[in-house]
Amino acid sequence: MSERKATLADVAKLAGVSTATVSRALSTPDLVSFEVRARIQDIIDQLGYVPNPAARALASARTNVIGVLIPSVTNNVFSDVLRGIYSVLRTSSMDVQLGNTHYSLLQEEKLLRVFLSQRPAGLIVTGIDQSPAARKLLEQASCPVVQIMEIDDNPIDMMVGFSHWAGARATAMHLIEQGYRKIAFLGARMDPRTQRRLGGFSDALKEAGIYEERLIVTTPQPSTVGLGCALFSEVLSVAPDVDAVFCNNDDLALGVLFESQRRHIEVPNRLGICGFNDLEMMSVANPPISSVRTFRREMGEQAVQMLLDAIAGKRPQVTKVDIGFDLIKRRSSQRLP
Amino acid sequence: MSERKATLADVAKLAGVSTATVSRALSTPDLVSFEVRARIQDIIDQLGYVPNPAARALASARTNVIGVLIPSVTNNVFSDVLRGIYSVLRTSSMDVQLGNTHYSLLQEEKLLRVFLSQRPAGLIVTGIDQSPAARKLLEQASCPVVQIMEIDDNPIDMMVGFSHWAGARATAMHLIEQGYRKIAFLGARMDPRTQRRLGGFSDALKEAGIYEERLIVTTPQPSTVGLGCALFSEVLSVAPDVDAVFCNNDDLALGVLFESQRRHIEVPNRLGICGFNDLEMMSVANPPISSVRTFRREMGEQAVQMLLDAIAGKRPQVTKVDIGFDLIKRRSSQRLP
DNA sequence: TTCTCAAATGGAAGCGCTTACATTAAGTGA
DNA sequence: TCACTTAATGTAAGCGCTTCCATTTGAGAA
Repeated sequence: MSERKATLADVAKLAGVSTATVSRALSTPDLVSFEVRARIQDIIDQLGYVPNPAARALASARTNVIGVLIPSVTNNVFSDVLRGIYSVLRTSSMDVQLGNTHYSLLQEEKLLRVFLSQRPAGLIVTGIDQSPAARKLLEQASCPVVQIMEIDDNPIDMMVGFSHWAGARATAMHLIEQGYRKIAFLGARMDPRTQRRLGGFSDALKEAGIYEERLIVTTPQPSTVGLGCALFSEVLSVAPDVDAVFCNNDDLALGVLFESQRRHIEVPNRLGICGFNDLEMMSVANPPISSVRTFRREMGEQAVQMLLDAIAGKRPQVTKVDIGFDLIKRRSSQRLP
Repeated sequence: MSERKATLADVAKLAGVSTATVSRALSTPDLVSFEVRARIQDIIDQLGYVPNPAARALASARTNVIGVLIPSVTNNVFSDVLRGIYSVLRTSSMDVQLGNTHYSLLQEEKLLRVFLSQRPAGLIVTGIDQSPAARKLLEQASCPVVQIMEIDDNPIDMMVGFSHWAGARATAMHLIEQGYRKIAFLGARMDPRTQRRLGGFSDALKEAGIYEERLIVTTPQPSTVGLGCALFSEVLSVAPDVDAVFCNNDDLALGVLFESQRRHIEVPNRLGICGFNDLEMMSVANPPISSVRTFRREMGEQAVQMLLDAIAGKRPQVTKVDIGFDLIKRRSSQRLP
């Protein structure tokens, strides 16, 4: 058991064939006759042979690794995406190599260089706001690339995402329809996606002529439920007349709900609340909280599928997928009877 | 730019030294004279040379990869651990290779084989309940191994974790002290750690002579806030006289709180609630929810540190770390004045 | 029968590094 | 001064695969 690991050469010797044949039996089975293939498989099982990925990568100048660059491992949003990625990749022989950019373009660029040096089979990157250098690296990459989470008209290669602007805009319009007029925006972290949500929100309010600067409250801190409480308190002190809050994500929204409960502010009549992402808990909160459902897992799945197709040479696929969103209207924002 | 990637040989030629010297300049700098080292570094920068990890791994028969096996990427608990792992690893030259076991021992074993075939520099595995085959593989592994999340007296190599039994027991005792007598246990997923929490809970209640089978409600489903609502409803229908709930984790606890709010069950007087893990939102819920704080991030950090030390040859370190837990008593379980 | 072609296999040259061993130059103590 | 370290570098043999070229064989075509 603790002997030297079996090599392809060992398999070849025992099977009475050349290493070339064993290699082919593994990677291009139809080039090897049935009997020889069976014999080789027997020996492999018997020896418990596992190919050495480093040797394979070195010899073939490619890997079976898909690099994934996300800004955070703890954010629910990205862990859902990851789950989608893993679920599809499990059925293929690809590995994933995770890179955590910590919301830093510099870090992303650095990781990109590391990843590219390994000649990955494919790359998944988050968002559309890469640094110019990173973008150049990606454009010149010798592997397919999928940008996820967002879409625009300028893909590096492929993309699957949705419009955060439209999601926020739809939500704001819903609040307006419900008769809310003093609508605040609560945003944390303020990454590019958050910024675009703020854009959609502002545009909707401006169209309706009810945009007020003082109702926009943001912070660079990462968002938490507690931060939702704090930001909402801030809004209340600045603008006691606020009658609805659009939260950049569900953690904040839950915080607002908790804070409202504490202050005996009645939701949704006195205060409307909307979140973003539609985490599971939104539907069972009390009252249930409206939110923009996003298809995080699906984005991960699709991204990988596009990558696998591209790697397999099926190029003519669609290269840009708007996966959409779904505004889920729940009691927290239903003021009309 | 899109030319062939620079190799170590290119660097060597330009620097006017042998490849061996360049290699040494990279991995054992103190074996190379200062001037030569500087010259090499210049060329490297100039060329944008990045070593080929596959070649390195093949030639040296080792990698700079730390394999991490966790049961789930979406569970907050593990993403916090991951964050700890990444934060320490960022300062070293190691990479992490994530494996998602999906709470399956078989899957874990399979991934282990894959990982071990890559001769990782170190391995982090979750829990102490590996399959016999997996355990054997780990014992014979030629790299250091850290088990995280739990501790016992039978480590494979090193371990950092805490006693789930003790955490649950302490919580149950706290509820008893507060005068609760009909205390239910809500558990989802029922992985080994959950099982041990149930053990600690049961032991405490039995000691107090108030253990009741009917108050134990579990399900194999993954836990969610909604499931917390559902399980609590189930408890209520079976045992309307329940006066406290120990939830196996915070999602369930939040669900119980929401459900209580809906049913106008007063927390904590009519019903005490405790969770497990102390997610951030527990402290700002309404009322704030008691929970067992666990040091997830710290476990990840420590595990990596132990690994790095072991890899660096610093063996004499402690091999088993009880990182403890902290029962945070909040209003949701404070019935006494 | 001879030619051609496809299928199946083998030979062997790397892929880009690391590292044991050899070599050289420069001390060092007696 | 000389045998003997020690430091700094070079030489070259791999690591375990893949893959480009043969080579062989057995058909079918002409």
